Amino acid sequence: MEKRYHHGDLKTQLIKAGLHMIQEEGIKKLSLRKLSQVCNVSEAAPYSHFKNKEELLIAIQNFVTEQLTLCLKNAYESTENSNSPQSIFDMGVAYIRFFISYPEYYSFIFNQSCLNIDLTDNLNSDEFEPFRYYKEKAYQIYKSVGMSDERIKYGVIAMWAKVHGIASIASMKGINKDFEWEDVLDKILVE
Amino acid sequence: MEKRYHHGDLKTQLIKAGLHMIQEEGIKKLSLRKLSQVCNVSEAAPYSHFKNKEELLIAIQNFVTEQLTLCLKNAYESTENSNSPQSIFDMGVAYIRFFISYPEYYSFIFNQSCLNIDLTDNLNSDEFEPFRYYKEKAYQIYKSVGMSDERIKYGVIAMWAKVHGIASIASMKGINKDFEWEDVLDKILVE
DNA sequence: TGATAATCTTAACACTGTTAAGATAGGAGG
DNA sequence: CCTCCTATCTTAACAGTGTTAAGATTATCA
Repeated sequence: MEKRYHHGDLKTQLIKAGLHMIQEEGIKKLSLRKLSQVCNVSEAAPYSHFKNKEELLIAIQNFVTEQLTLCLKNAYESTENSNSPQSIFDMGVAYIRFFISYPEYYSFIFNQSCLNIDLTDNLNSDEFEPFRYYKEKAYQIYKSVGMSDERIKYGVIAMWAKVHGIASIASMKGINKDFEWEDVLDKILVE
Repeated sequence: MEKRYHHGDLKTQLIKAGLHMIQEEGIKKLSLRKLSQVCNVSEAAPYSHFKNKEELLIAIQNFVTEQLTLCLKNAYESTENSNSPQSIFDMGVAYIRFFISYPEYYSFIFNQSCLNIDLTDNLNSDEFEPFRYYKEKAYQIYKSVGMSDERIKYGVIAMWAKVHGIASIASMKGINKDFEWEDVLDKILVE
C-alpha cells in the first residue's frame, strides 16, 4: 500500500475516523493532528476540505443526527399501526436507546459550550431532524385520536421533554447507576 | 494597590474569576493562563492551589451545584404547605428557571465529554445534591399522600426526567425558540 | 530568631489549531 | 498528446494551551 500525494477520499475518511475517535476516546481527545496522522496525511491537509475544526465537527454531527433520525423513522414505521399512540412510545424508546448505546453522542450533539467551538447554530428548531420528525408524527397521531390543538401543543412538548430528559440522564455515566433504564422504560414513559 | 508576592486569597479568587469567565464567554474560552492574568498572578500560580485544571473546574462545579440546591430548598420551603404536591411542582420550576437564567451552567455541570476533562466522577447519584434533594422530598410528599412505593419509584423519576428534560431543551440556544418556556411551564409540567 | 512549609515566579516542554507559501498531480480543453 | 488550471497536499512557522521543574519569596510557628 503505497502512499500517494493525493489521498483521494480524505474528506469522508476524516469524518469516519473522527466519529470512530469520538466513540473510542471521547471528543475531548479528538484533535485534527491525530486525525491527520490516522489518515496518513499531513497536519494541514484537513484544511483543504474543512474551513476549520468546527466545520469537521459539524459534518460529523450531521452524520450522527441522520442516524438518529433513521432510528426514529424505523421505530415509527415498524409498528403494526403506525398511526397509533404506540408509535409515539416506540419513537421515544428508540431515542433513549440511541443515547444509551452511544453515550458519547449525547454531549457531542447537544453540548455546545464545552467545546472550543459552537455547534449551536447547527441546531435550529426547524432544522434538527429528530426533533422535527418526532413532533410532526406525534401531532398527526394525537390529531387523529381527536385531541384538541391546545392539548396537543403542550402534550407533545411534555412527552418530548420527558423522553429527552431520560436520554440525558441515562447517558450520564455517574448518575443513576441504580436504574436499569432498559427494564423500566415502559413504566416511566407511560403517563 | 501594590502587588505583593503572595496574593493572599488566590484560591477563592480563581473560583470567582473562573465562574465569571464562564458566564461571560463560556467554558470554551476559559483558560488557566487568562485566569492567572485576571488575578494578576503568574501562569503557574494556580498549581499551588489546584492539582490541575480539572480540579479547579470541579471546585467551580461544586459552587454552582450548591447554588442550585439552594434554589430547590428555597422553592420547597417557600410553599405554604411544604409537604404538598405543590412544592414538587415548585422545585421543578425552580430547577428549570435556574438553567434558563444561566444557560452556560447546564453544559458546564452535565457535560463531561466535551471538556478536555472528565467531571463525571464528581457527579455521583448519591452525591449530586440537587438530584438527591428533589428525589428525597418528592418521595416524602408522595408517601404522605398515600401513594404506593412502586408508583412512587417510577413517578418520581418520570417527573424528574421531565423537569430535567425541559431544563435541558430550554437551555439550548438554537432549539425551540418558538417556546416562551416561562409562560407555559405550568401547562407542560402538570401531568 | 530561625527553620519549615506554603506560595509564587521564571523558564521550559509538548501539544493544540491555524495559516502562508509552495509542491504535486488530476482533469479539461486545445 | 500536451498544457494549463485548480484541487489537493506538504512543510514550516505562529500563537495559545496545560503542565512541570527549579528556585525565589514570605508567612507561620516553635
